Amino acid sequence: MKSNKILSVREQIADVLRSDIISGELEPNAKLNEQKLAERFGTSRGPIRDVLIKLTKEGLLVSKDNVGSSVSSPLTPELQKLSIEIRRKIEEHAVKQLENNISEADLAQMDAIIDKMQEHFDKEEFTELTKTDIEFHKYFVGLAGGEDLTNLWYPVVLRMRMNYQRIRNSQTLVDEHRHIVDALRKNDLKLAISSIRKNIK
Amino acid sequence: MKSNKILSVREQIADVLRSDIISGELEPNAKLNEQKLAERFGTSRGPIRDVLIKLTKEGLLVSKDNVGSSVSSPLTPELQKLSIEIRRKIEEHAVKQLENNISEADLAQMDAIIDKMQEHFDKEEFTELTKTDIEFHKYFVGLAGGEDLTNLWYPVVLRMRMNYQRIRNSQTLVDEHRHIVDALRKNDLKLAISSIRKNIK
DNA sequence: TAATTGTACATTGTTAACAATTAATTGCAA
DNA sequence: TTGCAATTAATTGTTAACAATGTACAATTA
Repeated sequence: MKSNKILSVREQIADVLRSDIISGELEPNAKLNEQKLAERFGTSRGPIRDVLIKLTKEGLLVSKDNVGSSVSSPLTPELQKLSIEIRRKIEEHAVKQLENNISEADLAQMDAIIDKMQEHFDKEEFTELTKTDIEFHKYFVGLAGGEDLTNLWYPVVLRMRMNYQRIRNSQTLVDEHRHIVDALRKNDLKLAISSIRKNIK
Repeated sequence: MKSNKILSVREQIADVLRSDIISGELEPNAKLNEQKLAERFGTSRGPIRDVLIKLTKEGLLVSKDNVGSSVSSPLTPELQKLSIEIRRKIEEHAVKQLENNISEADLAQMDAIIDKMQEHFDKEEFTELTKTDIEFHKYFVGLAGGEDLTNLWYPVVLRMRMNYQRIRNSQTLVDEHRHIVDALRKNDLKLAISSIRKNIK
């Protein structure tokens, strides 16, 4: 059964803005005007401000007192490299926690997410593909370490994914994810870790 | 010369609440009432809400829609261990960036922060000691990687420091920090990294 | 009694007006 | 024209009232 989770107004606005930033529709340094955003989403500035604070803490925006929020610049190569290492450490930790400790239902759910990735890839919906990619990793990170681990992991991956171009070229992306699930299904920890490492780069 | 940075109302409120949480004055699961906080700080609920969102994203609070915010529970031992590894990775990265690339003024500033730590330790002001400890690390992390690296690092260390008891017993804490600065001053990367590793645990 | 519904209360969510700050513009003088 | 000061406009920060939601407890029913 599908969950159809109810999302608050603020979380929906945050999702849209995250998409706009990850897709590049909102370019680095683009200024976000609270009033205009409020009009766009049909709310007042209050909820907009809440979302801007959230996205700032997630690293997608930069805020200056009394001046406002704008889209962050891409990470330097050094920090991008460090972020990859941190992300690997977190996701490898997650895989270890899941060894011999994952249900068929969870594996099926991950299969379903990968199917969705395949669809988006076929239709060349690359922003949606990126979001589904993130959704996949978020799913098993949350499974392994709950909200605490997710909170540790989320800003790292979001910030990394700004202006991320690999996804447009890679035909193997979907398969990489199938390999991860296969390894988890076989409870083959070593294979799972190496699959994760191949996927995160 | 001392900086005496101007802090916004919201940042000052955030600082007080962070202290309350790190010191344990606000216990895990304690509920934070927006109206009462507003009265305590002499503001309206607006700025309070801003701060609660920030602290939630920093991992110190947990928020539920239409219910409110409460203090997070301590990390599980597994996640505490993972956080230590991540923190080491980030701070070791910072040290590498700083090798042969740090000014006398910066070193002097770090000395001054350690002097402040010593004072707090002598007076048994343990919450202030913890905050100064964090200030030290934040200083050189920011020096090495700017705002981006700081944003990556900050939530990890804050969440770790909840209910952190080592500081009450350790007489060597201040010295550990002197060793770090000494190593940086000598541009001895290996020594700096091993000093950092000894300090982060 | 146990479960359920209904109601009153407390708390968070949202809004719009107002205050404070910053950015942009204008006018003036050298 | 250029540089600067004063003024104006645009934007964010704050506030207080109101709406919507969730919680606790009493009343009701099986």
